[in-house]
Amino acid sequence: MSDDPVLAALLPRITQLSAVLSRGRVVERAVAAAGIDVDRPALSVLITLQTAGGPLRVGEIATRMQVVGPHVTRQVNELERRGLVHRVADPADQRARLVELAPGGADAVGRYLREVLGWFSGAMAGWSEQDRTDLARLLGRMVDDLTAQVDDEPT
Amino acid sequence: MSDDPVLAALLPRITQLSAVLSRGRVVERAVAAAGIDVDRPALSVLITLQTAGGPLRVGEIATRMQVVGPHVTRQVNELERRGLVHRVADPADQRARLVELAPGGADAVGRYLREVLGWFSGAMAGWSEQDRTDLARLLGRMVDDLTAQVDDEPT
DNA sequence: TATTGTTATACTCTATAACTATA
DNA sequence: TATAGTTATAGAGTATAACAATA
Repeated sequence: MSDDPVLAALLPRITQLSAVLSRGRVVERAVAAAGIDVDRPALSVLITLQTAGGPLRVGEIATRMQVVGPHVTRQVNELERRGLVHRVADPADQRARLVELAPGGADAVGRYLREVLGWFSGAMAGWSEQDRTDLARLLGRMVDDLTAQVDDEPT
Repeated sequence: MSDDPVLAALLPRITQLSAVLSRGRVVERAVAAAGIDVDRPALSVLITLQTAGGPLRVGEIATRMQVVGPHVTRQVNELERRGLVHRVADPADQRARLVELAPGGADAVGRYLREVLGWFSGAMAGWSEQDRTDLARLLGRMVDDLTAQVDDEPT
């Protein structure tokens, strides 16, 4: 078991990252500023659909969000009620249904993402392009490595 | 509003980081492997005390954890019931009470931290010391900048 | 009158279990 | 019989409000 002090210093930083984003209500502020009226998990569904660039099945949304199916169903119910997404039949499988962004949903997600990006831009205004690139690369690699380790573990 | 694509790529990585640690039950596994029987927020209290290196007041624990007082009270109640911490009078202020790690609590936290560190070491075994150092530096700086921005915002 | 902490309650997010419909 | 999705329920984690004791 290696006792790398650099790694030991990394762990509390990860904890702090989650804590400060939660405490700062970053998502909630951006949602309000964008004039949207959905909660965080519903927003996650919208972002997942927007990132995918097209309709997704419920199960696929759950996988990408790393949550379970029933959770997605509830969010989609709420989003559909608000007219931000709609469900359409999957021509390939009658059991499945595709969830699709409605125009209002696509607009909302766009406004939200611009808000959040603006907030981060403000906080990291003093960063060089090199440092930003390095952080994106290293953080991305760490997430990939952690994901691989999780997927390797027995349930 | 800058539209830095590097920054735009960073955001989903942060989301994924939280998601994979949650989905992988990293904390829960380490707790089990260390033979501890406390939940995550209680563990946070223990880690906070261990990091501080000495007794802390309830309010100070809440500040460091970035949560609210009553939440800490509940965790401390549970930890005290299990004999992992104890409360002592604060000689400087009769309103306050100091929370102190009991020997069993200190042992438990040590075992837990070794488990988590081992897990991360395994996932990041292929990393050079340079990359680890760079990530720790850049992530730490980002967290500090985000924290400063949150603290600057009006409630 | 302000501050420290506690008790009681409520809310948010996500999981598990049981069920229906189609493959 | 396996899979996609839904409904209903339960649990973990944290917040807000009201209060007590001391400064």
